[in-house]
Order: sequence, then structure tokens, then C-alpha cells
Amino acid sequence: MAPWVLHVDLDQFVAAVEVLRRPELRGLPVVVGGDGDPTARRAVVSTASYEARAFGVHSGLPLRTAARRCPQAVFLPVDAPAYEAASARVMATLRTFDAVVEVWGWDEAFLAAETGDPEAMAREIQRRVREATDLECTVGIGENKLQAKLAAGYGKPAGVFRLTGETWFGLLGDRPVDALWGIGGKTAKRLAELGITTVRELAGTDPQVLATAFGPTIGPRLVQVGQGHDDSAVVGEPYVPRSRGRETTFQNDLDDWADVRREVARLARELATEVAAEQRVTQRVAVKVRFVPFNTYTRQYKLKAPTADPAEIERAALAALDRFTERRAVRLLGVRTEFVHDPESERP
DNA sequence: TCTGGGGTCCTAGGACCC
DNA sequence: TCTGGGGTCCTAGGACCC
Repeated sequence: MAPWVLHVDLDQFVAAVEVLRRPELRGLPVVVGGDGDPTARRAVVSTASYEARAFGVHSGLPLRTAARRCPQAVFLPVDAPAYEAASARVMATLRTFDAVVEVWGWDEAFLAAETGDPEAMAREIQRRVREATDLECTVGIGENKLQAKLAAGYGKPAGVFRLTGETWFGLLGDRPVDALWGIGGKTAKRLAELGITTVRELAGTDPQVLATAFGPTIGPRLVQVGQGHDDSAVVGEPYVPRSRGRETTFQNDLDDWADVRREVARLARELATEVAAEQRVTQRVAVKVRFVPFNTYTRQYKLKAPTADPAEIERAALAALDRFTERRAVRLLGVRTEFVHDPESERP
């Protein structure tokens, strides 16, 4: 018996849920995004089925581009409640195992378990998830979350894959640094300027050098990630969100600042109502403005005293908006509330 | 490719205080 | 008078992830 981390990753989750309720879509290219209108401007793909991916359609691609690449695809609107319901069934299934389960978004979870045969456990996870939900998943196995998460990438679709300290460099040593979890394009570019392009090179870099370039926390952690080290725990306690936001991209730019004010007030009111229903207390409100063409800024307002009162949150959002002085055309507005830390979790 | 919406965490710089 | 150093709070922005 040894401690293992398993990363469960549902295959093309959103598209798979849509296929479940419309079996006639099975095997067809399915693209979920926006309100399902492939001619809409300013909407992107949330998830593409494997059949659609074969045409170069992927998450983040503008819907109109997706329609050009794959005109025969079935385009569907995002139906978050349906995915949340399916996700809840998957997570409940995972909790039938003798393991600590950490939910990681709609379609992913980490399990920490003591087992002598993690592959057998992984296959049993796949079996129970399939039985309960008709959904397929891939399971990555590792000695920590980082390894398990990356292992799942090698197991897709519907496979099981183990990645450990022993096999780390054999599999990843020559891969580019952005193959790692937590390293994206920007960091990869900055690392390249330091002469670091592969995982092996990153792993062999002096943490102090990266501390100078990236700061005392991020720098040394990049080296740890390169080495496949990760000491973060799998946390079973229910997650308590730190903030909640609401944002909208307008199909047509807002030219009139009176419209901007009205929209911010509306977003703030909707958000505050949700937050009040969950009895969360707000201490700070931030407003995000994306001007045309794409310049994005935020301004925030800290409340004199934390509150759950929707009217006060709306006023705070407008106060934050008033910190903007530019009056250019706007394509996106967002409002975000930051919660007071739960006193329960503040205990030392 | 003219670029969604929901989040988290880290960093840098200024204000302010002793 | 042109000038230290440390600590904390606050704001804005950046990077990343799903």
C-alpha cells in the first residue's frame, strides 16, 4: 500500500453531456459555445467534440472561425445547469471510493488514496463513472497532483496512465516548458530569453536565478514544476470561493457612458442578489472595462464596512466605475465582488 | 484567429506610519 | 534640510487554468 494521487478527467465533457441527451449527435462534430449561433460575432468555442477537433476546432476559437473550418458541425448553446448536474453525479460517484476527493472544476477531480494497485483503482473509477453517468474519463496516476494531472494528458481518451519521478524525464525531459501545468506561453517566452526551453533545462536551473527574474515565489516554484515536484495536498473539504463575478461582452459597442453606467448597475444587482442568497459578505467590488479594440482595465472600491446588501454593492460598483476617466467605446463590462474570508478558515 | 466567461494567485508600486 | 529602513495596506495588472 502506497499513497497515490489520481487525476480524473472527463473526456470532452461538455460535448459528451450534450450527446447523452441527443444520442443522434453521437459520432458527429459537435461545437458548444456562446448561444449556439455560429454566425455570432464575439463568441468562442467552449468545447468541441473529438470529431470537431479533427477539423482544427478547439476551445477559445471564435465561433465564426469554427463554422468556417467545420460547416457541417452541430452548434449548440452553453447550458451550464446541465453540465453542473452531470458533474455533480460524477463527483458523487468518485466519493464512493475510499479516498480524499478534491473537485477541480466541472470535469476534473483529484483523488488521494492508499492503494497497492492504482491502475486497478483507476479502471474501477472509469467503470463506476460510466455505469452512473454514461460518461468516459481518463485517469492519470502520479506521486503528486502535478504528475497525476500531466499523466492524464498521456492517457486521453478513456485511458489510464502513470507518471512518476522515475519516468518524469524520460517522458517530459525534452518537451517544451509549456507542456507543464502552470506554465503558459508568456512564461515560456520569458524562460526562452534566459536560454531555457525544455523541461530538463528548467529542472536544472538555479532557483535563485529564476527568483530574480520571476519573483521569490514563482521563480523557485518553476524549477520545482520542472522537476515534477509538488507538495500541495489533495483537499477534501468543500471549496469556499474567494470571489464571484459577472461579465458581458456586448455584440455592439457601448458608446454612451449613460448606457455603461446602467449596464454596470444591472450586472452589480444581479451579482449582489446571487451573493446575498449564498449569504456571502463582500468587502471589495471591482469593475472591469474593456474598451475598443481590446484594452482592458479594472478599478476597485473597498467598502467602508463589509456588507451583503445588494444596494450597497451596486453603489460600490458605480463608485469603482467612477474611477475610470476615459470615455471611449466599451465592448465588455464586468463586476466582481471579493468576499470577506470565512472566519472558520482563518483560524491559525 | 480580431479575441467568452468563470475563476485563482502573485507581483509591483504607492501611501502611510514609526 | 533632499534624506534611512521596515512594515502594512491598498490598488492595478499579469499570468494561468478550465
